[in-house]
Amino acid sequence: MNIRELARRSGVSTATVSRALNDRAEVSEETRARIRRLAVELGYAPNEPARTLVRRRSDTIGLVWDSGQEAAGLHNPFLLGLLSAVRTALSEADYHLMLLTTAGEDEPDAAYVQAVRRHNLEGVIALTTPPDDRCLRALAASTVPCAGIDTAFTGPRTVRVSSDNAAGAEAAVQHLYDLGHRRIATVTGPLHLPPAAERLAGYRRACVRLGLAVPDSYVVGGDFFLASGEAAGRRLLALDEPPTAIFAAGDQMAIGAMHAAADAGLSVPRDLAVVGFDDVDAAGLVRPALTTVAQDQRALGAAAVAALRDMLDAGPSSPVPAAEPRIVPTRLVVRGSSGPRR
Amino acid sequence: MNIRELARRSGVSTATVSRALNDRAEVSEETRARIRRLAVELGYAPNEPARTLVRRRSDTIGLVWDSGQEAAGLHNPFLLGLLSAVRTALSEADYHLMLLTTAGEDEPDAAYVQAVRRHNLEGVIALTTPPDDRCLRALAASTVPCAGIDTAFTGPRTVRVSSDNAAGAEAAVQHLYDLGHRRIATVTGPLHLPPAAERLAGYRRACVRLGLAVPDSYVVGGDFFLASGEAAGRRLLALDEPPTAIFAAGDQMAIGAMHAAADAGLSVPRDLAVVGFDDVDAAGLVRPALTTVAQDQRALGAAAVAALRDMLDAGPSSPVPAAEPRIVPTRLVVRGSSGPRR
DNA sequence: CCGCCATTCGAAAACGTTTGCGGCACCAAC
DNA sequence: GTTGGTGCCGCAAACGTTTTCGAATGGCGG
Repeated sequence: MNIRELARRSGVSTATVSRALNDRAEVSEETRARIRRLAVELGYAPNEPARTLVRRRSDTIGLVWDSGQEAAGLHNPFLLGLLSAVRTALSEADYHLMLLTTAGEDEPDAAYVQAVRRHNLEGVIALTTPPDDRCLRALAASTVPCAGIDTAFTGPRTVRVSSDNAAGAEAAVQHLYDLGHRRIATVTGPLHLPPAAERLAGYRRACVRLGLAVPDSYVVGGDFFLASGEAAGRRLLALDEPPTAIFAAGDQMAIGAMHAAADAGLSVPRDLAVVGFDDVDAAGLVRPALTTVAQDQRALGAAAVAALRDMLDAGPSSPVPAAEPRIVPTRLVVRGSSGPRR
Repeated sequence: MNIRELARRSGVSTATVSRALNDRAEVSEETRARIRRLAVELGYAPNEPARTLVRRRSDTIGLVWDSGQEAAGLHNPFLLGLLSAVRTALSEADYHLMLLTTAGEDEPDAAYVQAVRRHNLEGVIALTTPPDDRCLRALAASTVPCAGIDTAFTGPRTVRVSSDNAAGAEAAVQHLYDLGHRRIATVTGPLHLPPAAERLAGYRRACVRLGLAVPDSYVVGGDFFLASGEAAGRRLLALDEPPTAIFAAGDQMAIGAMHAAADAGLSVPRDLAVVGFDDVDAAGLVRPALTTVAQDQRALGAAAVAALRDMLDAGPSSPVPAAEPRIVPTRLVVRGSSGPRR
């Protein structure tokens, strides 16, 4: 059942059918209705490849995410949330979605941009990908419109979408301050990753604003994983003047810190308050449940799609909207792991 | 840069270029090499829509998963693992991947099958989708080749891929038995979902084989979420003859049961052993870490892709391979939550 | 009746590939 | 010298759409 067949059965030309189905003006209301009716009756589905070929646009955007990172179990639950946020936002905007992959090591740098050209993709959304992905760098450097969530690359037509990591961290510290804590330490992520650096910056800003002292020993580095949080917790609790509260830049590290406290015979939140970042599944499952800074995945996805559409609407000669990233606010989720200072 | 341009520059016809790039035989090795070289030099990327149009095949398969379920936070981390397993397996087989979505409520039943026809998709892989999805039922009922992981629908060209839930449950019970436990209870998932039913069946089978009594009170229903596991744990521990071990059909429920034990002043695993199912992230984060039955996501993804390829290779007149599902084995991950009976 | 505009439609040319068919050159066998 | 075969290649027709251009029709004022 193609458009020719449908045209024959409707007693009109293919041109008219095309116009009728695409809501072009030059068709009488009556024939349009007749064609429409017949189309659903016969189960006609337009051939997208053919449309793409002649229109030179596919209404399709590509999706990239890092598989290495997820194999390491890093941002897992977070990624999935983003993914479906992007998916729904995109389908609401009537875009199709294609997954992009790099086969392996020996992939040429141009793999992604080739894929984009092959499929006539109009843009790409990248999710939490590492800064050292060569293929992705090449993509960003090209003229393909890109929106990256939690990524660290720039290019002529690239816009970065990110949670307000600094503000989130600041809110976490403020929360602890409000509970009476004055000795607040932090566990950071790998500082070459923008989110980790920004969260640390937010922590510092809050401390300055609140007039809290931040000895060097109160800032200990981690890698976002459980073990590093546990080690950091041990280090902090062994200090001469141990903190009464810990802000960890990731939930897994926060949970690690809670383990360290338990091992030291301390009770959370009575003896030590802990706040995390991300609000992964596990945050609600551990005991006490983890107070954490939640990222708004839906908003992140929507923002990425909006950014992409802006670039597409602006046309290929757009005046480099890249510059400033789009920031979406976070939300502090208060649970059991943070309590008043004792 | 299209094939015509490339042909002009190579001094041959488009036909020859096409044959050279597609490794057809009727081209001399010398011209093939020349064309190949020029192609990468000029960055030629074949236009897939055009290829699809003329070849009537897209080398693309569709991917469906349930967004409602994931909004409820059910199988989150599990889903993502499956997703990337499928992604890599598919890209290794040189297939492209397209995400399918249903816009909303008022979607016609035929939404998915229409999408498949529109894009010339060759098959669909469905991930952990609920049995009551009308669009998906319609898809399965059609002649589109489908492979479903943890799904519950059948059709003329549909094959189901699933973990060996029964064997996994059996192994969990066996493990507890080996530790000396004789009073082993279970918390089930919603029994209308095949995985939940199969895990219960495995539990029962193991108990029969091992000669363990299973009073009705030892089988309590849950919904895969934390709270239901906690409630079930409370119920079980309040029995006259409480179990010394609990097998929960899902990790979140298992963690809930651990909470119930803690509330009752019992220590895990000293006073109560707990085993879960799925091996979600949180399983490794809680304390004590949860012993659980891990599903092999990579194998599940590979099996789904293999099933799909078998159907595709068999051609449209294939003799209904549907019948028996493909089963992939599980793996018992022993952690801290299970210990010898005391 | 003529001219003119609006409305509605059809013919046909694209879009970038693949592929069946045939052509040409060359060689071997008869 | 004809025939047959083989290796390499080009011509041109598809594939299913969209869209430009123009044509037909009808209404309406002059």
